[in-house]
Amino acid sequence: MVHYQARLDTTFAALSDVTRRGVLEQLAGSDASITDLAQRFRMTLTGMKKHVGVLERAGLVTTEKVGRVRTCKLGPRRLEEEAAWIERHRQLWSARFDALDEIVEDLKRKEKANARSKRR
Amino acid sequence: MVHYQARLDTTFAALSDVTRRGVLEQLAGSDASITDLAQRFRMTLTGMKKHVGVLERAGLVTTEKVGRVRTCKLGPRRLEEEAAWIERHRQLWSARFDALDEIVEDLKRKEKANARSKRR
DNA sequence: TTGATAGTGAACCATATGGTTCACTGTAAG
DNA sequence: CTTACAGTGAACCATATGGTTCACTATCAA
Repeated sequence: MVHYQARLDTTFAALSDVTRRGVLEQLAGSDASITDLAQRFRMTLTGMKKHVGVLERAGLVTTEKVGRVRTCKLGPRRLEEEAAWIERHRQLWSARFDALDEIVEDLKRKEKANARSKRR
Repeated sequence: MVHYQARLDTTFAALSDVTRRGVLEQLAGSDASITDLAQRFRMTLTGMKKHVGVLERAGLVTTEKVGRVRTCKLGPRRLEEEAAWIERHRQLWSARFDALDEIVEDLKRKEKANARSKRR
């Protein structure tokens, strides 16, 4: 997928704001209008609309306007790729440091052997 | 922890750039100097230094300068909080839609019952 | 019809981001 | 000593971000 990296860019960026993470948590509880969200996070309608736009572009939220109110709900993307990326990083991180540990252990063993041979 | 949200902010922001994710992957393979990284990602030393700075401030990378070369390696933070946040969101997402499914199922059942009673 | 309500879009503002160039320092090596 | 190399910091640039106000449209309700 060519868009994989771009998608990670926009989703991680969407998650990098405390208000937007809050909106996601709120929507996990129940759907909400722009007005609801704006009140809960103490900002103007316009400001909240922008945040919702960011979340929507990232696929994390979908909205539908009926009458004058636009209802926001959790979107189709479930942060699968993001979770996978992070998990993979954690694996590599562990592997890297396990390898380092082994080297250290190895060095210790050799040191001991060296000390023994010198004592002889 | 007061800094929890701020930390999530800066780490997700650090992850929202394809170059920085690339640097993390590279460092998972082996340590590297600024020059190494700058070459691999085709940008100036100054540019790469900035990226490394962002990763360092997020705790994802540590660096040490010996002689003229600054060596970068994976840092102490293992994206634990980020992984946890994402996992929790995925849980809530599922719960939310399982609940919706139940409602839909419930509606279907009632509809059938209604149809049966009307037929009588 | 009139008024309040919900959202929208443009314009604006301050600050941050991702990148560069240029001038500089410190270190290594001939 | 001289030159080359690795990094650093300041200044600059274009664009993005997070927020606002203001003017406007569309809808609901009395």
